Amino acid sequence: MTDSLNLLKGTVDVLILRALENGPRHGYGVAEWIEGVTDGTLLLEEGTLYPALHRLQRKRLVEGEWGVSDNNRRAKFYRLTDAGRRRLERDTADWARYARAVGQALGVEGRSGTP
Amino acid sequence: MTDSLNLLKGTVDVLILRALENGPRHGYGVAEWIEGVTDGTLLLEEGTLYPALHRLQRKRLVEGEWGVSDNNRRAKFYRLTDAGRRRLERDTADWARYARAVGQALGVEGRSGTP
DNA sequence: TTCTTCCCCTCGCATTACAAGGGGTTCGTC
DNA sequence: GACGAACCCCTTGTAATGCGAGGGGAAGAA
Repeated sequence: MTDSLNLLKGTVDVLILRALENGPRHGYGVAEWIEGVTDGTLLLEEGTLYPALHRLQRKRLVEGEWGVSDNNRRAKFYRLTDAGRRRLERDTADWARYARAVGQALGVEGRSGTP
Repeated sequence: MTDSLNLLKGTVDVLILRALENGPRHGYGVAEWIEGVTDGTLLLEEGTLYPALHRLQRKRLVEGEWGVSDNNRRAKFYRLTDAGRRRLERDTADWARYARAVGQALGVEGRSGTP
């Protein structure tokens, strides 16, 4: 109702792929990684996380496998597929382009282009 | 089906508000402005544009009024309300925060923070 | 035992971008 | 005058998607 900016739309998938770039993680771990690397700015709710993981799996961008976490708990570990890695690369580039454009429009830029 | 990154999610409203910051524009003009300022990177489809304009109006962030365009055509001009201006400011700040966070996560950054 | 933390999941709601389709008008050109 | 391109407005339906709310279970500490 207070409706705040609903960013995070459409970016969840790339973020997850990126979380898995340097090796497998379980879902909970993916959320932790994202929260950590963004200094707590980006929080992934579980109702967002798991469905996202499942759809990435359905698209063959990640593969899941049951295992045991560091805390000795049953956990499902996801790893990037080759297609997932390619997708990550592409989507990252797209994001950069997009963010630059929005930054230009809003007048909040972080360097780029010719001086 | 080929599904490419579908950014432009949730950012449409801020972009429109921003387009109106320096004076009223009609819908078509808003789309042109956005396309122009982003060098054609961001395209606003009409099926996105008009509904967005209407919902901003419903939220009292913009006000619409019929007039005549530079090309001597009937056009509806939108202007920012006070609430709209405040919202633009807030959402712009939110975007900056969010974009920085995503940039950090994806490893594509455009400067910020302490060196 | 109880509590906290970790870890997984699903359902339903609201929102949203967009394609597709429909109009009408002005102006330049043939 | 006819024709087409550019300008300008709109709505409907569809497919996603984020998220709140709810449910479960197991490990380890207190």
